Amino acid sequence: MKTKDRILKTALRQFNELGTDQATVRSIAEEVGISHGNLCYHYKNTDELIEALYLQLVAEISPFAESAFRPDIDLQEVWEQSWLTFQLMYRYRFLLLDFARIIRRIDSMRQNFRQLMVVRRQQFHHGLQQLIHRGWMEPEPLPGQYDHLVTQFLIVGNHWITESTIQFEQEGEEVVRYYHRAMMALLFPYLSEKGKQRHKELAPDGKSGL
Amino acid sequence: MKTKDRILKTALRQFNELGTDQATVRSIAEEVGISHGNLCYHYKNTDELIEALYLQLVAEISPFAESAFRPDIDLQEVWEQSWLTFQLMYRYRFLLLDFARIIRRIDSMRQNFRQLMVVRRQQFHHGLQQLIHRGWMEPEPLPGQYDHLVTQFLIVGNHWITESTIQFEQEGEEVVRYYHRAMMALLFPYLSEKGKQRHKELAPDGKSGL
DNA sequence: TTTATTTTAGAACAAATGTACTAATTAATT
DNA sequence: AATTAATTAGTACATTTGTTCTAAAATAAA
Repeated sequence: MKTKDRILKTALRQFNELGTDQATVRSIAEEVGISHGNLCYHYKNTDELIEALYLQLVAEISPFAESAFRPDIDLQEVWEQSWLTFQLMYRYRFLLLDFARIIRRIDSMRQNFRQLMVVRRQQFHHGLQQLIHRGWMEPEPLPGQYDHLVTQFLIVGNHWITESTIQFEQEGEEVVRYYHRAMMALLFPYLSEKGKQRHKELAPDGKSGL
Repeated sequence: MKTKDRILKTALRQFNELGTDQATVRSIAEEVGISHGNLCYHYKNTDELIEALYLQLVAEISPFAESAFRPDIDLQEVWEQSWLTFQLMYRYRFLLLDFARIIRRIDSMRQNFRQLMVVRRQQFHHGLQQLIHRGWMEPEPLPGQYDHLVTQFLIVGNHWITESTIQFEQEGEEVVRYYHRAMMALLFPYLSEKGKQRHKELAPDGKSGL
């Protein structure tokens, strides 16, 4: 495995476990087993590491997001794609944990992310239109309501990880599932009868709490 | 004005404008016009300043939250109380901006906040019950759905400020109103006819975007 | 083999920051 | 007035962290 990859892998681990404050070029270099001078040769500082990992995440996540444009979109597919997205985000959870601070600091990331969000909004809206067209969802009950819905999706999608850490000590897949369900529940009241039926199959009740 | 109060006031301003990273005991002391040695006599470090401001916010916000227990609760009141809460949070926005990192660092705040959230959840649930009882909302359409709704409320309520900074350059009341509407829209699909009527009065359409 | 390029280790430096300490000054109390 | 307590300014120190630099070692190219 190339040095650059070993560095990224270790950086991801330390960022997730220690946070971007505690993990330093020195601590990462030590774990990789190289000098910090060497690490700085590959990545000048922690910000460059963060940005590299951010680009990795975006690259991995894009295919899922684009599935919203599939013409034969199915509610189950939406469910599964978003579930995979949640799991992926969890692997890069340090990024979403103090995203605001990172974004404030790193200009290139801020610009990149804001552009991405414009696209993501469109994808959400388009996905909703598709679901309506396929009879999974009812049309908008009030002008602007689906725009709010997209905003709600974005907030929950961007911040569920942060919320989980400020709420619970717990970690792991249980937590991911809990918040994924909470997000999918945003959709429920707008589903058609057919959609509600499918929703109930996908989210069998029982342990909905944590 | 007492020195301690002058310090807190300036600290709040600098935290909001520069972030908790850039604002230091020295920079705050300088603006107040005292030595940083003196500031450390009152507040040992920035964490103590942060905690003091946090307790201030909690104290100011509690009355609003408790209005959920008023027996004659009205939808309009919910709207107005939450609006005041949003404005208050915005005045302490630095806190909510990197809450996760602060909470991770300061034990006492973490414990305090988690207890608070348990109470807040109960208040939300109780408020929903009241709204149903008063005929503003329909009963739960699916077991666990209102629990998800509370989770959604908490996420949007805790993270709308962070979301606003990663999305937009803009600041000010416009943004606060935008996200307040997005949060209140969470309620809409569960309202009774009477409730929906009132909701439309409270949120006249027009410029729902930003 | 020789030469050039890339990679690595380690030292050194500068800046920032929390923290502690001393002494002076002010305010309060007896 | 005398004494005690509270407040303030200023200095100094230790630590951390990013950053730079040099020289050695490894690798690739000629």
